Amino acid sequence: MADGRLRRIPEATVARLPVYWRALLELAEEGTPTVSSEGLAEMAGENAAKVRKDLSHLGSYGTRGAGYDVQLLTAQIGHELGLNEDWPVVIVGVGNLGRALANYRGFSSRGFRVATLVDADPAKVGQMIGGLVVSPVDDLPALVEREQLAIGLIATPASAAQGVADRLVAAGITSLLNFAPAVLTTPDHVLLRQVDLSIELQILSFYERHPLEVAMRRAKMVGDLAARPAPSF
Amino acid sequence: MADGRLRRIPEATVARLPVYWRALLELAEEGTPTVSSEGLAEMAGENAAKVRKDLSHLGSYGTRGAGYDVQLLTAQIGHELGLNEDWPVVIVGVGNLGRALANYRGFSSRGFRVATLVDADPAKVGQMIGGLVVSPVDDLPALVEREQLAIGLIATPASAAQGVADRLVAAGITSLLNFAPAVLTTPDHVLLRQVDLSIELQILSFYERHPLEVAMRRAKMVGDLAARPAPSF
DNA sequence: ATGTGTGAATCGGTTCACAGCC
DNA sequence: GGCTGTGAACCGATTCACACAT
Repeated sequence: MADGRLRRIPEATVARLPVYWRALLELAEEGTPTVSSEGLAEMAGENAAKVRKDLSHLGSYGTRGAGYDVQLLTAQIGHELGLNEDWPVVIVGVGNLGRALANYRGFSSRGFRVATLVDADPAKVGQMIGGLVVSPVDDLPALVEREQLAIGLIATPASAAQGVADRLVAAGITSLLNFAPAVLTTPDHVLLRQVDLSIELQILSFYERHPLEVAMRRAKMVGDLAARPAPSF
Repeated sequence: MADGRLRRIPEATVARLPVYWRALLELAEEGTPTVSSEGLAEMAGENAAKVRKDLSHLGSYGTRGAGYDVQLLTAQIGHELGLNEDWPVVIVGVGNLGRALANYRGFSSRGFRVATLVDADPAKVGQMIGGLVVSPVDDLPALVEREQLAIGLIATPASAAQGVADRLVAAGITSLLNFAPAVLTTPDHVLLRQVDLSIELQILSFYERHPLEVAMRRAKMVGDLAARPAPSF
């Protein structure tokens, strides 16, 4: 990138950085000092050209002939992703999914920390879940302020999701991860991502009904990764 | 599409069909007989041109000057997605997340049905969760055969995920939805999708650290949808 | 000799703009 | 007049292929 300090990292690259970072962490743990784009590609389920292009967007952290320094690259990616910082998150909705998220060890693993639980149902307010007391929705502005919350997870029924999003945004939240099966609208400065279980399943059932397309979709990827021997058949 | 019966529906389109379908269902319930690409776009959070292009891949189901017949289009999309059929799924791993998935009402809402729960932990085998008994992993081949399972959800720890995927594939499963934070490898005929919570959060924290990019990413979308009045500020 | 970094070619997907049908 | 269906233009992302640094 010739190091022209005005980085614009493509969205597709951003979405893969966490995968590289996880692979690098694994390499660091086993003490591997350097890794090639080829090696990293295999661990990340991508191809080497893509890995090199992706990493080049961060700067020039590789060494020609030798590969990438694992420690250095881990630190750089972690820095870009903000993984050194502490990210307190709020979960709204403590039904099945909200409770599972609240108890999920795994984002606590890097920087993310469930700081607050909120629910609209008065019967749930005051309950203790995963070591936290459930607060009423009206407390959101105060909680966002006090806990310095920037990220909100919406785990309510679909019908409540837009209202909750509005209140989160009004309270000052700037990143939302919505698990409710509903299309949400937010102001431009708010980043909104969807995780929709039943959409994922519907995509799978589409391809179950169109099996030829699965083969063709994946055929182009031949050689991407040293195709592990397929188990049995 | 001139109806040249060799449809190749773009992947991006497939991923949006469930959103259109949900919107159409809503319209059908309130008795709206037809909808324009503009109207559907607003409900789906897309723009009208994209909706028209997407729908054109299915065939010519609109009427120029009038829009799309809600009933007809719902049926067509539902048909493509296989939503009339019954899709029994198996969930492997009944930890926090697996249990939440097992109890999730919402994919039961259309065609999908949790038919089987499996876990490697002998202490969990035999437990009753959401009306189902947890089976041992070794029973997978028999269960897949008996229940005619095609879709598997992996909700195990990362370390177990590849092994579980291998056993599911060996048992005959052809679609996998992996919730474990691990890169999996499967044979070409198997469709694999990832849902990775901590990657989603890391993407959010990246953009929290690069707020200018959020604004720019969304600026281009101005006019996409009749920007609902932003709540307060 | 090895493996990065990057222009150039390519591809898939989105947007534009309008011809054609109701 | 209104709205779909679609070629053409455009754009972002992926892949190719190789010059260049170690």
